[in-house]
Amino acid sequence: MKNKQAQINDILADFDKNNFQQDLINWFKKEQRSLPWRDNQDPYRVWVSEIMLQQTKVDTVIPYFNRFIEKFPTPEKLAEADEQEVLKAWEGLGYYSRARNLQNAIREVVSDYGGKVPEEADELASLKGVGPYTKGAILSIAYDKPEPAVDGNVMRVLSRILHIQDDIAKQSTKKLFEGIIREVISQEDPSSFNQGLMELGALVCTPKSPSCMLCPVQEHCRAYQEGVEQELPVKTKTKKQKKVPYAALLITNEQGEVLVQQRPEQGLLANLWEFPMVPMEDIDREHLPHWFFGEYGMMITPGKAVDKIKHVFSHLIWDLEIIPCTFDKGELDHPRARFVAMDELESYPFPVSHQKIAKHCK
DNA sequence: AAGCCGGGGAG
DNA sequence: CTCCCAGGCTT
Repeated sequence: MKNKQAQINDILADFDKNNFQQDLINWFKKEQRSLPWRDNQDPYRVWVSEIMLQQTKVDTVIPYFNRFIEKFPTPEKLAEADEQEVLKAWEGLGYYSRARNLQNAIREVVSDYGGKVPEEADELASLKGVGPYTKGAILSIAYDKPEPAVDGNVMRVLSRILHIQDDIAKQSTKKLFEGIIREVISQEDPSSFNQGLMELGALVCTPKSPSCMLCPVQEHCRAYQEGVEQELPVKTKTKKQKKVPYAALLITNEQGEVLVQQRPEQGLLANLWEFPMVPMEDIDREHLPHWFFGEYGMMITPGKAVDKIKHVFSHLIWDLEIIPCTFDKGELDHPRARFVAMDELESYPFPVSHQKIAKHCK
């Protein structure tokens, strides 16, 4: 192809933009779900919802959103909270860097913008965790600005309506869709337009078997007219995860407290808590006590495994063997580990995998 | 461009 | 099982 704008012009040459906008917006205003973050246009609430909704289903987000807003009703309240408190509110939702970045960004809003979420695209984009999608979502939904908010739904819906066969896994394709949205977005109601595309993707133009008979923009859809809606969007495969074996240790002392530790500040499940994990890919089973003494300064005797847990992440798989251990002697010497009473465990943020392990404590 | 970063539900 | 979900950051 020549250049991007030429491609966009070509795609939109025979597209009935005005009627498409009207059909989409009318449908959205009539059929949209009642969701807590749609109560008003408070940019803080819109922001929190958009972060939570990243790679996460609406039904999963609803209870988290309500609890989060109740606990941190304003930017100021979130800014002054402990990070552990925020992670606890995020516990089980996944992608925990979202929570840390959100608080980081909100603190910047409070200190540098007087607590008011910026309306300027560049200022918004400079905030931690606010990428092209979230920026556009906040600008259009909270501030009624005609900015593209291109997510997976929008790419699926538009690839079908406009019969676009570019690979949506490529970021150049996302740019293409942003360019298209800039051309076709409603200037009068960009909020309903953007949300309408996403709502359509969630309720009608679904990945597997779209409900084309119920679609409000069926007459605008090139893929439907050609009967190829199931073939779109085009997306390259993702490779499968690597398995990593661990022994998760349940170590209790004489007071009945259990040993837990805070994970590193960066990387997987950053700053969440866990039971000590021994990488069994590197450590021979009989050397486990020796390895543990070197790391923690304590002598332990591993018992028999009481359970196995397989936990799947997006890029790897943990094979966890749950092993209760007796604490023989020595003194705990580890910067991020401590003994905690059983009834205090619940105040620490744990990933779901270790919440399952914790059930074996009793 | 590719890898890292969670967890859940649909089919 | 596979896919994917209102993505962003890092390398």
